[in-house]
Amino acid sequence: MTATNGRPVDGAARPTAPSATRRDTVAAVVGQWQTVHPDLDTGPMEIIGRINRCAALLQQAEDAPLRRAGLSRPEFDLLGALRRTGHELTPSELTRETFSSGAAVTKRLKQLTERGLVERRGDTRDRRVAHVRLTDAGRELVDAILPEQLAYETTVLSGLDDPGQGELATLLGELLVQLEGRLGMLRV
Amino acid sequence: MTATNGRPVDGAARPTAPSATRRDTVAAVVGQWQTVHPDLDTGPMEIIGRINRCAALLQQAEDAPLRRAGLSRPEFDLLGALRRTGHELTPSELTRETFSSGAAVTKRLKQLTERGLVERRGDTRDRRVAHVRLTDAGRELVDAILPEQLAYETTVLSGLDDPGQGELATLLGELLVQLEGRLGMLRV
DNA sequence: GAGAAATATTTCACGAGTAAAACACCTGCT
DNA sequence: AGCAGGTGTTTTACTCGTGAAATATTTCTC
Repeated sequence: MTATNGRPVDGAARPTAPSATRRDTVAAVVGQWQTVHPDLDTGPMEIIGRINRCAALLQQAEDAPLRRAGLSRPEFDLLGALRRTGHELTPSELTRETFSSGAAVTKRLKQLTERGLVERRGDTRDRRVAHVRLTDAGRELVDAILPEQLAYETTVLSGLDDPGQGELATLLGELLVQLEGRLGMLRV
Repeated sequence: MTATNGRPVDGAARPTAPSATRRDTVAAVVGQWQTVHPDLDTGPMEIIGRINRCAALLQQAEDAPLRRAGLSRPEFDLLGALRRTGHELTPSELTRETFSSGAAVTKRLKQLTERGLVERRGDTRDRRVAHVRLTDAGRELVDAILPEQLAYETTVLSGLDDPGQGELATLLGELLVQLEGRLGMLRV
């Protein structure tokens, strides 16, 4: 099973990189591990470590335009789900759509309702279920923030050239398909 | 500044992919946004969204071997920092090394000390600083877990072929260098 | 050499997420 | 009809991380 992906830490095959690419922190960490345990295949760290670190850094930076609007990223994800689907969603649909737990969705809905960004109505047939929709204010807020957010994200990513971004998106997509497909049934 | 990376959502240039690559959830989300706001450049989402989603999925799956040892990932990161540097570290060095806040490090040190995985001694010169080191038990634990962890991560990533993994690691490294360098001074 | 500023670490109060229990309601079986 | 079990949502109890204040010590400055 073990893919022996034992290539050198930095010797990339991509023809783009012309010269002196500085070392990122993950490379440094991996280097340390390799001197302590030269026998181990540290390949996975270079992907997983970097994904985690990128996620952390991006989250910190990325959320700047959101914070200005007084929203956290999970809150924005919830509003965004309502906006992009274009129709009402039940709380359980929102948990699926935003990949978070039911309890978290309940709390966020409470807050967002109090702020008048979201409304709920009960189902007429099944009185267990609720239907949540954006208020006008909520829709306007999302529509106002989204372009700012995307513009900001664009500049954050601009350190990587365009073909690089395309490749990165594609590779992450391939990985994600595998993870989403296979990960439910992995109990190693 | 805006990199017009307006390529089709899935039409990749990588010569490897032979056929029917299924759509990942992020692609679906991006598709929804594009029908609602056809004018927006959703390029950044395909990277940032995927990084976040991958990080979330990996974290969930990846930590399985750690949990068996009763460690959370942040705890393991702390122990790992001590192991890979090979010498004692002060709490502040640990905050830098593990990218977490001072308060978090203090709490984790308390727990790990109680469990006998870590020891502390005061500095002789400067009585403000503490020096933390792994106990024998701590070192043995890290050395026992790390290979399992890496093997597990290898199988988790095995859905992506070897050259793909190499490219992905390289691209993430390039992005990370940019983020780590530039992100401190971004106040947009 | 006595404050003033700086540095290392811990404590505190709080917000946010989670799993599991609780609750409310529906549905299918007999 | 009546109830066993399933489903949608909320509540509860708890953990963990955070920023800001508190504490303890050193270093600078005059």
